[in-house]
Amino acid sequence: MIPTDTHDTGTCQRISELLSRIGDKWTLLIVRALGQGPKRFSALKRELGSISQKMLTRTLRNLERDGFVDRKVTPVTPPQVEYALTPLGMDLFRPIAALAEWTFAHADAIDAARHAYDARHPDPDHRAA
Amino acid sequence: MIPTDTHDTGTCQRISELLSRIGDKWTLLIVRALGQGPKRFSALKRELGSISQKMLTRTLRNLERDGFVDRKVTPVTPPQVEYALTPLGMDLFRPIAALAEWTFAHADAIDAARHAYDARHPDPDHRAA
DNA sequence: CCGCATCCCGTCCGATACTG
DNA sequence: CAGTATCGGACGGGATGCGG
Repeated sequence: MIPTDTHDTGTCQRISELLSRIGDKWTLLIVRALGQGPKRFSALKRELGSISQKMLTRTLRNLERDGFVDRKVTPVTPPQVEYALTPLGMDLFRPIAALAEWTFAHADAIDAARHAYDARHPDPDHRAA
Repeated sequence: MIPTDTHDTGTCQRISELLSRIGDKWTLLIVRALGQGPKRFSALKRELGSISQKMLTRTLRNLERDGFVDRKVTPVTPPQVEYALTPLGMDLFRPIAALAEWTFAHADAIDAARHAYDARHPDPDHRAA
């Protein structure tokens, strides 16, 4: 039994909200990149490769709003903007790292479960051709 | 600095995938409910209150496919289906609980950051009227 | 260099209605 | 009781073009 009794429904939804935020397509990659040290906008974009400016800007804004990332604008020409993790942002990624290690450790168990399930359910429709 | 060097980009995306899955609207609530012991479909629906049958079914299916939940059908009339966490499912929610506690501990820091940000950015448009 | 605005598509999710 | 089918709105996210 999991000791869930310390977490009520409201707390649970709050966690879910956070998970949704950091579980999106780009957040983890961006934070990982910033974990190596402060980076400029273009450097991030280059490092992530396939991300669009729109999503990079939006994700950074969300991270900034939540207090995980700090945005420093140097008003020169051309403009120069540097992003860095805040202490809170670094702290967040301790439990995230734990989850990451769990995922890494159990990735093949999950894969196996999926394959077994798919084999048990020969339904060709809702699993892409 | 976060020790991210043990996690390459591929691993990072994998984690992101898992986070997206469990960070959806209902998964955590359902797992928390099942953490108290096996439950039947209707019992879950009653407990969660506002969830639709569609989402409950879909979420349970996903959890089952990933090997986190076991589905036991008792072919009587009326039909009877019971859901329970698998050992893998219970194990997963150790790191999740750690993250939950972090969230609980820092919830007001995040709120404060958001309010500060919103105050700094008096943009009435993209934040609901 | 950095970021915003627009268009557009796919997916998520809720509401409703129907079946074994 | 447990589940499926269908419709429709909301949102995420990519492509492109414009402006400090």
